[in-house]
Amino acid sequence: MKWDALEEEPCSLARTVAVIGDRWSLLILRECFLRIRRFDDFQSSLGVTRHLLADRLKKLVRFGVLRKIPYQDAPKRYEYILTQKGLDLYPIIMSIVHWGNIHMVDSRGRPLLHEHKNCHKMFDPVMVCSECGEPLTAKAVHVHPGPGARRTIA
Amino acid sequence: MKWDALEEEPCSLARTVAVIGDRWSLLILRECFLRIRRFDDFQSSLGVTRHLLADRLKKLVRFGVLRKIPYQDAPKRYEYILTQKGLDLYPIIMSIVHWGNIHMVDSRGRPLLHEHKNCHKMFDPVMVCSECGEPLTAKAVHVHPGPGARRTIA
DNA sequence: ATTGACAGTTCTAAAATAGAACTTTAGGAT
DNA sequence: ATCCTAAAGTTCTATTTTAGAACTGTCAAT
Repeated sequence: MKWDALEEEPCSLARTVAVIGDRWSLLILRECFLRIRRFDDFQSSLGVTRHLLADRLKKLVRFGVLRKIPYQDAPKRYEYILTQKGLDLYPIIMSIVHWGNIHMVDSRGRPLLHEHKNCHKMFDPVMVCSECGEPLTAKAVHVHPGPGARRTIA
Repeated sequence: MKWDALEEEPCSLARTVAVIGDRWSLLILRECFLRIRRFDDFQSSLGVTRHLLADRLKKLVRFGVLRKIPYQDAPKRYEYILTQKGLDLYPIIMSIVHWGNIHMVDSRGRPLLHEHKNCHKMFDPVMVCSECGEPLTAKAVHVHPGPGARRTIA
């Protein structure tokens, strides 16, 4: 299966994976949320090759996750900032970070702590149901075909 | 940078990406949450090559996300089921699905709908602060170095 | 004895990635 | 005028990963 085929699948996970489902895209997005915006800053903080960085930035712009904004005129230079579509990736990034915090830390503990500006406390992200507000678990969810489901073959 | 190097980074996102940060691992996990458990079922529902499927399943077992459970004796056969560590990936999977539902659906709408068994309603996942319960946004979060932070070079 | 299911393994060709060097545009120092 | 530096890429070759198909081994059923 080729990468482009993923975008066409009748599956919201597959289509999202087509956008962010590779290692460098996710690491680039991490940097974006940490306020990194410029090519060389991405390159030096990530250690990604310039070739791949250029490729992934182009792809993220194409998908509308990042936007190029000029920050100087001569020579013309741009920085990459998150669009609203990109900002909406925050729950994905945070849930990835949280899983790593729980399951992948070494003896020294968490690399980063997160403070919520609303309540001024260090927090963890919790995923809840939009309707009843209870925390979600896989076992408490039942899946139904939606309007965009693939029609059954037989 | 090599894949193994990711696991050593002082970053919970990078370490998680070392486990699930590739296209097939994420798609395999989707199937796991949809109750797929056996090699040939993964293979036919995903269209992944058998080679890569075997490789990824091995890796997910090695990281403790899946476990092989015998389901028949002659010949010895196993199925792959999510461990607690694997079940804890649910918020990641759901937030990926949700982003796709919002930003990647075509005119036909969502491929799947999710019903919460607690409240019997179709829901969306919402990420909230563990301390105050308010929905989280990137702009409302401030990051601090934690105990496992990389010491500054200079 | 032959066929089929299941769970892989092996093989070659094609694609993606790593790593380093090179290019372009322009400002400032000598 | 010439050289040096900065930023943002682009180009090149070698290595690694992936795709796609065929093959292997174990056992049950016919």
